Amino acid sequence: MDALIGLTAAQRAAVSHMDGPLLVLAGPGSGKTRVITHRIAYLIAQGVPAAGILGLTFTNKAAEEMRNRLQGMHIPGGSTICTFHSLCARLLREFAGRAGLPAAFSIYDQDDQKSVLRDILKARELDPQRYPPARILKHIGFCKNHGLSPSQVSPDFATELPADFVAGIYQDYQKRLDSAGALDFDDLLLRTAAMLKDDAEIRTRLGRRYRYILVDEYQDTNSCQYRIARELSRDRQNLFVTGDPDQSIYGWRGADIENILAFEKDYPNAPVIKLEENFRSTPQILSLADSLIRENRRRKHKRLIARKPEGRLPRLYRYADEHEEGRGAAAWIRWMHEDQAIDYRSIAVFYRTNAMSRVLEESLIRAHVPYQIVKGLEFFERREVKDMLAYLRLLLNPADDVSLSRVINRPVRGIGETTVRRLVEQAHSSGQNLWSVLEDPGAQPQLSASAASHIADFVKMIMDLRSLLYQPIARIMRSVYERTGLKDALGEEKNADAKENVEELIHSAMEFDQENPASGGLSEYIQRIALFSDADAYDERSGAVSLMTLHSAKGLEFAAVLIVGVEDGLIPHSRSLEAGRDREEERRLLFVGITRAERFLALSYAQTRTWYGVTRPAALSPFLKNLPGLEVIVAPFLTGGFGGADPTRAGSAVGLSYSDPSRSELGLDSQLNFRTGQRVRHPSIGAGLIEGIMPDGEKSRVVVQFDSGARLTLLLRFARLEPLD
DNA sequence: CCTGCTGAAATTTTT
DNA sequence: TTTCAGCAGG
Repeated sequence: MDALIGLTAAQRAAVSHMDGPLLVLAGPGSGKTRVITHRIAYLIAQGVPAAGILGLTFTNKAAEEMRNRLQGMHIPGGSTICTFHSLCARLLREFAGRAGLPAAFSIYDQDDQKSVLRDILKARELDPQRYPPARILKHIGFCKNHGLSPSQVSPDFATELPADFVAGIYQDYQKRLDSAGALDFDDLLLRTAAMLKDDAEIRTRLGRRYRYILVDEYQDTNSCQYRIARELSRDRQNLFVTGDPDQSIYGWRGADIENILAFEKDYPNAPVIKLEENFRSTPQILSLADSLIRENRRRKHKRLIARKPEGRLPRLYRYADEHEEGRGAAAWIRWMHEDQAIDYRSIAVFYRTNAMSRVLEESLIRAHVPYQIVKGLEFFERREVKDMLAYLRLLLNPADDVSLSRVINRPVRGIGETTVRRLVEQAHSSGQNLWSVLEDPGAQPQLSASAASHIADFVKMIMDLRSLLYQPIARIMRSVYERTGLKDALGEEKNADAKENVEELIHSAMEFDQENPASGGLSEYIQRIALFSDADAYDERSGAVSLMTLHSAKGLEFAAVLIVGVEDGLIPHSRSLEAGRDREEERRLLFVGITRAERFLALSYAQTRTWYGVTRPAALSPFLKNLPGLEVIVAPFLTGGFGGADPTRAGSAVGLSYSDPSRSELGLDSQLNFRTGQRVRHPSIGAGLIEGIMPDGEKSRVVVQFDSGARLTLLLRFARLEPLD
């Protein structure tokens, strides 16, 4: 049996499991993805029709990878492999009538949600400063994730804002979404869960369709996703879940680690298979990961058994500030690439917050290191792209108030703020959406003649464009681009980028059409974009170093990994220590980062960090304090002020083991200029005396006794020493 | 009704 | 440092 070749006993047991529930507790690097794909192959080999298999993943990227692997194994396609959210979107469209939804519903992302809230605040004449939409959104999301309707909002949790206030806004918010025919991300899950619970016929039908269900990253499912998986598998009980409680990092988004911990309670007879062998990382990396995660109290112990050969000790670098950290990162990458022969594509840098990527970018550019930032949404956040998409959404669903408000006067067409405000007020007071008011001149409030005629033109334009909906997507886009005046408006701008972006968007639509000839057209294209995530942007074939957040790193692996900013306040993040939040989750986040590394691992922190103008002192993350198995390196040429302290004490290894490429032109000749007993000056440490030289070609080192008291061993090649006599 | 300027504020992680 | 809202002037 092909599907069982090359697997360990435990993996084989999981793969060859046929009917009934099964839990696979899979440590990092234990071949979890492999188990899932092989099990799908196995099921098909056993005669299960491919279409009867449903694989649910956390990101589109993971789904895509799984599909590719199956294709590579020559497994017939036809099974459904996607994220929870896209499954829900599909099912809700398929059964829109039964679920009480328009088939062309819009999907609102966070930005859209915020505009709805801003609108509500405006209508209530509340100051958005005092009631930040983002914070209200957090509360509404919390309610939704816990299955609370507006009337059920209790004062227990609404600590920052009064419960009845949140309840009121929540109610308005839901009303607006309803009248706009829109669902937010939470709604997608909620409505699907509700549909499966309440509509026995649909549940039975889907239960018959999806005979075997596999869920990846089960530790990150929230209560809705949990209910969806349960309901879908209710009749046959063929629910196969894999996950690792130690890698649960989405608690803040409503993920409930209990779902995986309680699986054995839900399915008392379900076998549990542990995958503890790690085929990814060196013993050194695993040992660090293990000593880190061991400190968590709320966990089930799981071993990490190394199956890879010995490697280097993970390193911890200390820098003076984030700029030096950035330079150090570039140098470390060059070291990996040039001395350790690691491809750029197999190197990654992780950070806690997206904002930290900027400094890194600067130094990578300077060092000529090719990189990709794994943040795909940026493109879709460009104003011109958003405008295009808003038009397209509006064509599909004219009730979509958020999209309509965005484009009604873009480019400017004489429908000003005052006009829009009057129209919006009219719509709200009559409980309609904006489009219905626009469409029906009789329903409109008092408007100037010019405003009224501009509106009539706009309505006609949208109607005309709507008649193109069945054309290829790229053609619809081009019509929108030209006929709405967006193209002309951009033409006048000096911003050539904007035009290129729109062209790129149109091009991507063309590709989508070619790759998915049988797709649901524009509607499916827009849906896919709405459910796109940052992590989906990772391109493993790019040949560049990958930069991403620790969260996006989940599920990936790299030969060499550098985690920057391992500081108190960042990891754990100070915002994560607010009431009710799980500090252990922050440790798991670091655990996830560390266990992505196959051969080389480095962590770094800076002693000061500047945030939007304010420089603050920083300290090493408490998670790393006193952890064994780390080689601590204070980069001396980068560290201005460590005074007389001798960093060689306390068991730390000191030395420069990497280069700053911007300075490597100093080259080998400079070695000849130095001798023992010579006075030298270091640009940041100051003057000192050479006590010894260890010739070793390019890796020659010098021992320098600095006047400040520090005695350091430096790689001559990079130390930028200047002879003083 | 539109544009451009100014000042202020805000910074976690994401389907 | 960047982004965004509010205001004044055309």
